[in-house]
Amino acid sequence: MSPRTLEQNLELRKHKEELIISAALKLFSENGFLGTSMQNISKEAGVSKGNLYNYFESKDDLLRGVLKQGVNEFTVLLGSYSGGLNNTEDFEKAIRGNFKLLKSNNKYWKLYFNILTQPQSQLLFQELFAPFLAEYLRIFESYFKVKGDANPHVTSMLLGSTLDGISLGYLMMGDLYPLDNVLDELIEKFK
Amino acid sequence: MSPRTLEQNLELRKHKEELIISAALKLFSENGFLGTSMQNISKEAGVSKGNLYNYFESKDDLLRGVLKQGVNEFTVLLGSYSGGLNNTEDFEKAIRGNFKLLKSNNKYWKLYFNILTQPQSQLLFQELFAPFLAEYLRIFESYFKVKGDANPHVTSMLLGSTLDGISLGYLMMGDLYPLDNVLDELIEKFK
Amino acid sequence: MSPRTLEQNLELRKHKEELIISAALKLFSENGFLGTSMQNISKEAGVSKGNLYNYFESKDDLLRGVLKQGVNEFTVLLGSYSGGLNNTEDFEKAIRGNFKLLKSNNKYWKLYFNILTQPQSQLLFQELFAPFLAEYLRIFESYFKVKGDANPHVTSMLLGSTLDGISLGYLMMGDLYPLDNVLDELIEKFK
Amino acid sequence: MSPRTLEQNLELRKHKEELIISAALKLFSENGFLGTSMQNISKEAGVSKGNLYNYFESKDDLLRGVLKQGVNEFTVLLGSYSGGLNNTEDFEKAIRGNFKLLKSNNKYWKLYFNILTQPQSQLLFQELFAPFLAEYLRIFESYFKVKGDANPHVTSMLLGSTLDGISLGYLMMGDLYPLDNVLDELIEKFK
DNA sequence: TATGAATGAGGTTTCATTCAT
DNA sequence: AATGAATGAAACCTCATTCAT
Repeated sequence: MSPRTLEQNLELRKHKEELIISAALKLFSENGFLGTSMQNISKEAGVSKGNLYNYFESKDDLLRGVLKQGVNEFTVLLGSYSGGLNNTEDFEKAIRGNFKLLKSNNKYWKLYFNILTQPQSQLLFQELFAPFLAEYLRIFESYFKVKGDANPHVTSMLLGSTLDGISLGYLMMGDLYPLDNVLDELIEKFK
Repeated sequence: MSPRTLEQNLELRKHKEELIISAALKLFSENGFLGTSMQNISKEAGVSKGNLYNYFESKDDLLRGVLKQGVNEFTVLLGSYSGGLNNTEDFEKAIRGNFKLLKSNNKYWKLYFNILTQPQSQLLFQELFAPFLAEYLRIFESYFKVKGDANPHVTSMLLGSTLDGISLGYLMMGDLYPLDNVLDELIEKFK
Repeated sequence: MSPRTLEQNLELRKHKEELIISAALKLFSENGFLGTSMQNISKEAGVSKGNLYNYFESKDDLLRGVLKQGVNEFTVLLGSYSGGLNNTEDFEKAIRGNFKLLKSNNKYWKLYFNILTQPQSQLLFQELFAPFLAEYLRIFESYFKVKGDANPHVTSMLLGSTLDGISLGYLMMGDLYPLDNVLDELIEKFK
Repeated sequence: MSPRTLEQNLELRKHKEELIISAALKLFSENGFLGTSMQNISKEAGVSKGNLYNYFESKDDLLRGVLKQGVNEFTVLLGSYSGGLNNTEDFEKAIRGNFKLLKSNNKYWKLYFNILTQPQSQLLFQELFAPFLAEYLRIFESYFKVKGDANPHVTSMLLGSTLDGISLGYLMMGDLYPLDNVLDELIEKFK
């Protein structure tokens, strides 16, 4: 038997890890973190219960894995604003891009809010998301400052909260939520 | 010799029920609904586990009891706007009143968001809160319509979501959140 | 306030006792002894849970009370044969009378078999029913002896078991069981 | 290093399943279904409580498992009569074979009657036993028809009930019940 | 790496019985 | 005699995790 090369092994490992993460994300978003058992995940992923623990130390660790992966996408989004928002057009694009992400990874953001409002996982939340949220706000703050806003920090907080609220509404109500119209109005008010 | 009078019993029941609800609210808000056991609640309330079930049929029923009580407060708030918001002052008062409530019953609203984002309890959420939220939005919509807003429905949705987002932010961050400044800005933008 | 006389009190007590017994019989027969809670009984009887224990020391004691009452009816039946079965007609009457009783107190006999086949209550069963069953068999044995049967004891055991089996079948199947025809055949075979 | 082979696992599973079923049968027959706890069974089987649920979904499911296994034996018995009962000798053998089974699996048949008279489990009973009982009766009915009996259906019902009654008597009284003599007499009367 | 049997703590709920009044 | 709140043990079941292989 020719042993697999190290590379192949890493490849395989990564692939299965993604499989597990994707199964976990699906179930976490559908049933919440506490409402999902390792059993459920192992079945959904087609991986044995025992083997799950070769990839993630614990259920919490798996949650962390799931959340981290989504953070990456967010990082990419943030990266695209690294030059700052230099005009109304940039601002609008940033806002709309934010919700494109939300739509494309609906499950992830449902989980995000589920975790955010779960008192036990607030440390994890801080650790994983706080830096990005801070950066996000800073970008908007800088935009408002350039625009001559009297209190750019507060305005960016308000905008951030508004984005949270809209996200939450859209995630909970689905297409009953008039997302596009609300975004138009939002942009009108903040641009 | 003689049994407790009906009155005494009702008194006793009401008092103990409030005790249990208050203990449950505390723990639910601190640890989430799923993170709180009936055991925990019984200890916190100083009531035996078995007796809990003389007051509430199930853990779900207890949750419902906890949530209902808070709904009442909300109803009172809504009642105070029954005449509609007739000018900027009314509008501002409504917004600020909303957050006065939030501050005074912090624990309740933490639980509210915990439940809202818990996939399993969405039916319960709809049943208990949907009517009030609809009424709330209607009041704002009517205010915006009078003001001549081109799209009062969308504006009220945007406002509602913004209020949600601010509430969430404030509940999660506590006094780190610059609530008053954000509200000033919000009122400025929507009034 | 004129106090109730002793007699009136006894009357009242007896009446309520019967009320409880009747409620218990209904529920025991419908749900089995173990499948019925004291709570259920108290509700069905319209008597408070605590008060139940003023009439019966325990659930087991209540069961005993229920069973005893039915035994009385049986005693009456047996009494009518005290002169022995002196001819085929008497024999036939005895058999048919047995099932008249069964029909008229269907619930009781369902409970009877429920208890009989419940390993835990076998002592109780022995205590309450064994004497009557022995007497019953003796009456039949004597009938068969007079008739010249070679082994009257065994024949009466066979008959007794047959009656049990038919009773069981009828109680379980209800009117789907061709009781009358089966009895005709039975009498034909044993008379 | 390597996981147990599929075969090993099946072996293990089958063995343990039998162990559990056997422990459950013992306790069910000794204490009744409702009088036996999963705890009890797990101790008797030397298996952890949790593991029980890897083999049977619920206590009801375990009961079903226990009952099914005995049904198999019964099927074998029925199979041996598939050619019908063609003469008195066959008939006698069938009757006696029936009780050989009863003796050899005493515990099972105690449980059988316990279940039969438990109002809650009557659906299960119907599902598991009705087909076999019907088949059983059909075989006897056909025997009586050939013999020229005027009402073979009723006679087979009577016989069936008689067998039930004798079984019950024997199971309750043990060796105090003169089984062999009663069977002789029964055969004499029905052959 | 992979399997799934095994564990044991802990979850919700029920229930016979007692107690205060 | 009467009420129904209160208790605490025990029931069924779930679950994260570990273990044998």
